[in-house]
Amino acid sequence: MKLSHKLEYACRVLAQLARTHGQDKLAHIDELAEAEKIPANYLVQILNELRNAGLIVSKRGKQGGYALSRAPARIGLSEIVTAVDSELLERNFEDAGHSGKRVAHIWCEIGVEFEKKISSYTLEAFVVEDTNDMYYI
Amino acid sequence: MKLSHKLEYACRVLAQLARTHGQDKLAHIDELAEAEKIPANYLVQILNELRNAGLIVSKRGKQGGYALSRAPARIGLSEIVTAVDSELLERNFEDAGHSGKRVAHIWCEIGVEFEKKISSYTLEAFVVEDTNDMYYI
DNA sequence: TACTTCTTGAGTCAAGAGCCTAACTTAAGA
DNA sequence: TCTTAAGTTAGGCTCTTGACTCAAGAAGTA
Repeated sequence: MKLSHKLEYACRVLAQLARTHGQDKLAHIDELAEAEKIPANYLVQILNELRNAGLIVSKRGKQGGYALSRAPARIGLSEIVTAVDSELLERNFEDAGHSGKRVAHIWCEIGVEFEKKISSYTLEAFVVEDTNDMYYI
Repeated sequence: MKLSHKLEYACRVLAQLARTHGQDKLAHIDELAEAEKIPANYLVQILNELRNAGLIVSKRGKQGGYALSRAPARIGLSEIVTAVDSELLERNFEDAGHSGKRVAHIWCEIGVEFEKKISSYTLEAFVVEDTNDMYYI
């Protein structure tokens, strides 16, 4: 399962926004790009798509910036995927040849399971402190 | 979840080979291409990869052709995927920026589940007569 | 030998991902 | 009101990759 850079970037930048959620300070593009190592010019496009999808809000002018539109726990991972790379959740299989129908059916089953798994996460999962990692030592 | 044409073709052509498995007649490229509506010149490459992966066997010359190397029930779907589009089972997520590690971890969990689901099928599933469809009427 | 079928490697083509540039709009604050 | 710091938008560039296509070659059979 290979992800597009765009989707990885979107997850990371949203996780970063989730960290400062609740504070009334807005995050700037440059800060976000730096914090998550994302090309700033590309990040602009991604933030646009996230805003159009209603996941984040933005403000222009001095003291402008970006913030989540709601609490991390209320932003589903499937919403993020749909916003920037909806292809990942599509299930369009060609029904051609003798075996087309049957093959498409099986892959649909797999796709449904895949979507279920993705839908089980929210943005909160990306920001929880992973205490388990502390016990490594 | 979008599949490459190559993987869809591979599933279909293997399903077709599975149907005639047990008979001692070998299938020709042109027949397979026609039966499953796959460009013959492209199918050649796919069959090559399937042969290199040990899923099918081939014979040259007159009365040459292709057949499965073993029973459909013993050919796993994950083997098929690995043979023609192994990227689909890879889990290489970039660990960059503040959130890279956590994001990669979540997607790894999803990927593991995805692979499990795929591993639960064998080629037999692609060839079973779907009697349920009969009750639609 | 002649014919058939698979084998191999190279070449083409269009689409898309990823990224950049530049002009534009909005808002805060001196 | 003027300046400046932000976000907004449209367009274009480049490189990779998927999806084929083609043609010469090798191997087996009659």
